[in-house]
Amino acid sequence: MKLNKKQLFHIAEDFFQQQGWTAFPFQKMTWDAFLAGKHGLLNAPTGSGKTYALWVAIVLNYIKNNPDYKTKLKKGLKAIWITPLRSLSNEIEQTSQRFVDGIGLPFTVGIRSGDTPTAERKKQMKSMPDLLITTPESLHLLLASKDHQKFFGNLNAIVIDEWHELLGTKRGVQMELGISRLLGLSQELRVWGISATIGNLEQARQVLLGVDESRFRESVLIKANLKKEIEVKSIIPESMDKFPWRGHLGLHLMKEVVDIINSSKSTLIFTNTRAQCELWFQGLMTNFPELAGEVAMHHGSINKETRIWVENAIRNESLKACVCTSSLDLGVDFAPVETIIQVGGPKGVARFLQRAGRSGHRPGETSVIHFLPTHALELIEASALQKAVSTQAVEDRLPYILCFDVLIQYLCTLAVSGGFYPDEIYPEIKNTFCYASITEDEWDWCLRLIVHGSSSLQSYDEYKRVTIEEDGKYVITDRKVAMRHRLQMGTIVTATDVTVKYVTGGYIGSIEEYFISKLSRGDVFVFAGRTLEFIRLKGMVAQVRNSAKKRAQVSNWQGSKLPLSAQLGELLREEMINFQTGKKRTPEVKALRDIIIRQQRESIIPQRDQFLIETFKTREGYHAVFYPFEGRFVHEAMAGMIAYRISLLKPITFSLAFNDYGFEILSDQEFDMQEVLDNNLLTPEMLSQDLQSSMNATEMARRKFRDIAVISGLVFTGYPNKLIKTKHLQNSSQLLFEVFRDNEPENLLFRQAYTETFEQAIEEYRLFDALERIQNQEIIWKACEKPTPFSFPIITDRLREKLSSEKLADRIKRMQLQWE
DNA sequence: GACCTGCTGCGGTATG
Repeated sequence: MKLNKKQLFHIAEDFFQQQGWTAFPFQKMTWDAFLAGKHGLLNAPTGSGKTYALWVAIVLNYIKNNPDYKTKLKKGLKAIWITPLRSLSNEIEQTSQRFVDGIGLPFTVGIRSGDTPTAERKKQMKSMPDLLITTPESLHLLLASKDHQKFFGNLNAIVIDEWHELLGTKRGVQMELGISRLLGLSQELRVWGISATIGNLEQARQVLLGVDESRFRESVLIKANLKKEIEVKSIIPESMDKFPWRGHLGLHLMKEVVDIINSSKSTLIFTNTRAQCELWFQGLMTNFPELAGEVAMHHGSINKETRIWVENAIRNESLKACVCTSSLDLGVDFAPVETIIQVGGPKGVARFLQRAGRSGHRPGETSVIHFLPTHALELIEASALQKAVSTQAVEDRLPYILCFDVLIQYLCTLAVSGGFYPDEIYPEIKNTFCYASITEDEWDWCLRLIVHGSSSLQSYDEYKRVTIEEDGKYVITDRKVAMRHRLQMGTIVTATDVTVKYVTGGYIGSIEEYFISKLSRGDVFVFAGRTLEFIRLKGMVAQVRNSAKKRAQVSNWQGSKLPLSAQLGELLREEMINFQTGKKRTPEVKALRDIIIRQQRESIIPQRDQFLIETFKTREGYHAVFYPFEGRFVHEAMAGMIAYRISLLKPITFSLAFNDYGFEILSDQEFDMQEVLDNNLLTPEMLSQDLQSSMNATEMARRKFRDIAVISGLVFTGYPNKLIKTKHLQNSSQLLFEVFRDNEPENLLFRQAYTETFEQAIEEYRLFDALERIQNQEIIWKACEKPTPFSFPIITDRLREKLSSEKLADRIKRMQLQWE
């Protein structure tokens, strides 16, 4: 006899009552939808009880079909819980175990990730727990095991937690593929995702479920709608005298930060880079030694033990403050942090809200975030962020389309796992969002690649990974190929790190090989909050000792650059209106008053329907500065494009500079801005062609190709603890890039490098939108006497790109040849 | 005269 819905809900509600909770409406909605056999996406923030929403649903559904659950338990895996962060596993495990224990269900809960001991993993292979908590990568490793089919036959549910973190990344694509296979292996499977608020939630559901219409129709989108009050406070100094016009560190406001730390139980200080994190920590220790032992530091390159120690110290409130990077965006759930400080522009609304949400982490509590502007113009950003909190207009996460490198890796995974039949797998692939538009030719190309290598690599055996058996099954039988594949699964490609250790043995963390290679014996550098003397590089280990020297260089990393998001750019443009003299009298406006007056005297404050261009002459030459507020990638491309278009009117050399707010073109020759405007050089027409001619797209694509080559398995990164040096890796991937460029430009992986360049490094769509917008704006050209306050951060930018007139002439000639 | 940049995340063999 089956239990009805009312009886089932009773089981859950009794448990909730025991705990002293009441179920939220969104939790009950989730139970309801799941019991009705639906797939879905749940939009709920961390700490809202989202784990209980889905895990309870899964359990109730099992009980529904197995009423004598307390005595008779079917063996085997019933649900998989995917988390993008290993460190979240334990919490999910505890939450889940608490519920099944509470209702007396003999379910077992297990974790499988890189941290799981070998013995435990072997045990799992013999007998899987009822719930397995794992990562996308570990799931694929399971899919690569010989008898994986037997694990998944009775799988009822897969939950992708933090789906917004995966969406828009290649890990997300890998997840789509994993889901597609599990749907093929298990008829009863329900697919659920959990996502924080993003701009494109509907699309997030689509990507999760694939393009099968009937599956989408059987799905729901449930929004938790838990209102969260967020209070934003700008950190503004008493006097603006020492406030820099440019800069990004914000150290001049350290005293104000210490006041906040002292008046709060616990504070997280978010910085934008690891080097900045080191500098802030160092600064606090030297200027406020009384804080020693009360303030810690946390970023991605610090050794794991230290990080875990810090996270626990935050949890049990034994720390006053912690300086960190995005490494603390997630994790440390339910930690009682009282106050958040954001140092410098957060670059996006979603990131700002997420960080704000780390404080007041209990229902009904207000989150408090202090924003620290690192230079004068960031006061406008401070003001825009206040508005961002009320409008909650968060960014989209754009999913990848036709990611051939991940597909090729996946096909090899299936080939390792005992083999696959293309006809069986192709429909599954076609049903994913990422590969919905793949053509049969492209599919065949991928199959050929793994069997024969690409057309220009056919004579090299190492690229022939897969063989076709008589019945048409694609398999990898070579043990070495299989092993190398397992070693290199996943889509995260990072620079090769060097381990930093004391000569005496203590492990401190890791730094990029690139930084270490610049050091010589005796050099002193700051890392992990310590001042260290470099002694020698031994293999991939940098040996160091403590140093008492005062002067030291700060470690830095070649991390990726985050441009200002479109949403925040738009808010910024809108916010300008409040900064005209005589308008609102907020603290930000008051603080910026002197600069605004000066800006208005020399030029104007552009309003939302105006596009400002300033020109002026200095010792350096003739400057033209443009202010689209579209983030540095778009500005870099736009600067190159306009410089190129002007050079078509007359041969001229430009230096380019750009930041998140605008860009500058500079020449030692005078050029006529009126002519630029008359010729409509800001038009989106011919954009792609002009970008091709003005950007060094080949160089950018070459860099992108390295990751693609690694993910698709064309380049091997080495054995653990014996990693191949970045330089060698680059050499081999560059070699392939050139072979493809010269011999087979139709190569899908080679083409993918260009697609990714235009989409991510140039943000072509956004550039196009920006140019369209400018077409509809009133263009205001101000011929100024001297540099304006707005232009200052841009023109002093040390990043200069020389685009020589000669090179341009070459390009023009080439283009002319093409037209003839 | 003001200035020095660039996040996060996962995985793991064979052999001595």
